[in-house]
Amino acid sequence: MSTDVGGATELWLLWKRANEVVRADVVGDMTTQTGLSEPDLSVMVQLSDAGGMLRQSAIAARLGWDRTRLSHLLTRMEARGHVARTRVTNGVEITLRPAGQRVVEASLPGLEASARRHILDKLGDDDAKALRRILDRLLSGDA
Amino acid sequence: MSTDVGGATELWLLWKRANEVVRADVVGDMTTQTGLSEPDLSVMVQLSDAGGMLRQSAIAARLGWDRTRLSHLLTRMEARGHVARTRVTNGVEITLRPAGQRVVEASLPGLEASARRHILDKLGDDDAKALRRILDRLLSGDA
DNA sequence: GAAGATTGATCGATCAATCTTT
DNA sequence: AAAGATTGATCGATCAATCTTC
Repeated sequence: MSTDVGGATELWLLWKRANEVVRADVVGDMTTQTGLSEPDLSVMVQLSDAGGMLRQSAIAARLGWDRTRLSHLLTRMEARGHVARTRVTNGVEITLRPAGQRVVEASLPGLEASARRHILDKLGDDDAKALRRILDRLLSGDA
Repeated sequence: MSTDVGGATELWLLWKRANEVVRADVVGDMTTQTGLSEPDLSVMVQLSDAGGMLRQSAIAARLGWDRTRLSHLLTRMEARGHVARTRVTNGVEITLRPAGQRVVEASLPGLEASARRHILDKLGDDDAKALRRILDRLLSGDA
């Protein structure tokens, strides 16, 4: 009755597990340090990276999210005073407000440290390089 | 004003993105093929693997989940007729019911194929081996 | 009282339907 | 009509508090 789990399935389970653990570690650090949720920070990093302003559709594209999820999230972020919405031709423009800018700048060093500790520090230089290569390969849409 | 994202942060963003994409691909296949949610299948795979019966605490431990999440999920799975709860000494025993057994057996080949397609097939043999090694390393709790 | 499990409340994500602007 | 965005409903996850059994 025992199910013989195949090689690809086993890799999938391992992948999923590693992800949950790493994510829980990093996100745990982040929320205790900044009180910021992970999706909030994802959006604000994109905004900050782009100079503080992006089309909503551009954010969705960069993060690979669907419109609905982003719209709901932005509603909450707007309520927190971190971003502002402005109707423009062909869409909506999202700007990072001062409070948002402050909070993202305060968060980035901690995020860097956390990512280093929970990912980079566990790997040697070779594996770190290999991991980047592998992740890139998994992301290239050739399958 | 543009934020210079450090190396570890960049790796974290890449990791997160790759995960979302791979997960969406595999889970997408799975739900269209079987109508089963991913957490449901996770639990049932563990049960099936263990011969059809496990302590609730053992499932939580194997999956690295907290008790609350598992309890709520089992309530839903029980309602679907896939598992049964039995009070025993020192806890609760979960059994895979015939309907659950059927559905998990029907799902596994598709899961194997999907995991192969979305992960293994995108990597060469070397990278596949490296990925297993890296994931194992990230999971060993030495940090 | 400590470990295992449940409950209820709240928050976030997903799905289907709708609205708006070009 | 098509693309961008919003809304409301439902489902799953998380948090704090509680209950049960040893």
